[in-house]
Amino acid sequence: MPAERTNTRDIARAAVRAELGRVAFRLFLRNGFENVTIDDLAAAAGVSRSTFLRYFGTKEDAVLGGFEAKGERVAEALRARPADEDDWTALRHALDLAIPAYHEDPAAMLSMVRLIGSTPALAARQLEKQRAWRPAMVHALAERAGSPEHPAVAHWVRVSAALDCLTVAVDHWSDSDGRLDLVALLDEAFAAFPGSR
Amino acid sequence: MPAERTNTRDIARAAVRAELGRVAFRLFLRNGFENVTIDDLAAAAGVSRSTFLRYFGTKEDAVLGGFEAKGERVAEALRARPADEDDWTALRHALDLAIPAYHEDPAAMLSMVRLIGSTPALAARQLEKQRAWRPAMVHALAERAGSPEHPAVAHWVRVSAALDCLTVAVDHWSDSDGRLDLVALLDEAFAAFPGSR
DNA sequence: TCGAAGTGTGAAACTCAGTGTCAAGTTAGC
DNA sequence: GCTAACTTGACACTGAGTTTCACACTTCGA
Repeated sequence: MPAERTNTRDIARAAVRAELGRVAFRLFLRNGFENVTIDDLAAAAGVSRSTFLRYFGTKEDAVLGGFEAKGERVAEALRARPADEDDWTALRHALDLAIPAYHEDPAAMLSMVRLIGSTPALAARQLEKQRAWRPAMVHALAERAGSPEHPAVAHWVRVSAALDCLTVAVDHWSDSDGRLDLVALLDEAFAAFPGSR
Repeated sequence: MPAERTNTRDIARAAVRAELGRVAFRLFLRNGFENVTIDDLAAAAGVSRSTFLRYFGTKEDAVLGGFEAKGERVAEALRARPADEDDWTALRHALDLAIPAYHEDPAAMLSMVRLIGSTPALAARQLEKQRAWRPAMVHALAERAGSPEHPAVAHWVRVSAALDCLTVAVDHWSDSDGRLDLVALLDEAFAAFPGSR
């Protein structure tokens, strides 16, 4: 069983995947997600339809490529928080992981958030992927509470609400054309609960 | 321009729609959502594929038929709450509207929740529909706050979190095979925030 | 009573996403 | 160099959803 070491092939695959993603994103921005077929994407990238679908199982994934991966990293950050910190504070800090991407290339992220927001299929798929973060995050909270096997209703609610805060903050950031400060928006979102006022 | 009065025709349409929905639901339960084609549904209901698709734009809608309608009623309930009540309490009471359906026919609702939960396409579509409740609910909160035009981040967060509470409560109710009390679960969910402990 | 307009249904053709299979070609490792 | 593993492209296929057209049937005014 060959271990999961990163060899030349994997690097090439990742590079191709990234390039296909870029080509697709450009095309989607220009013509709109639903007006671009997989054949168009393949042609624009110079590969066959088969190959394109091998890199991205669906059209949506060409945009939402690495989105699910971030979930595991957020859960990890959650586990790394001090054990005596309350859930809400821990969640707020764990979500700092999501911020840098928006600071590195705000223009690109704005385009992406707008594209996703204006395309029902993309919005639904992104939501689904973000919800897939939850089990690992809930498990992290349950571990902190000392009962990793049976997470409570409260853990699910807090994790879900924290992810909503991120979504709402990003949406408002996008509505402000990136002018508002994303960290401030996220803090404002987290402060919207009864005990936080 | 004929007003939107409910005439004989509309009643007949609604009855056919309900019957088609019942047939589809039975078939989905028996064979699994993705193993049933629209042709199967049409054949089982004794209509053509065209007709079936005219009643339900998509296969998912045959299950999630009246789901979006409830959103407007929840928003209405929200507007009807006393003006001096805090958002969180108002939301909790507005969501009481969602409960009776589960009490009236628990077995059917259990089947439905399980079917949706175990079918990614259905889960995604339901989530999308529930999210469509939000604008009206947020607007209701903004009205209460005296600024109906510019809802705040806090309003979006509270509405989203409240809907998460409902979802989490229903999911746990389903996991308990309907043995746990849904109202108690919903209260527990709403109590999961910092200030509520 | 006739006919015109509106409405519900079915048939068929079409586009496109996604799956599966197979026969090349290419690369890595020995 | 040779072989085994992997990558690619071509092709056929299923099924969702859209559109168009023709054929009923009902309604309503002349």
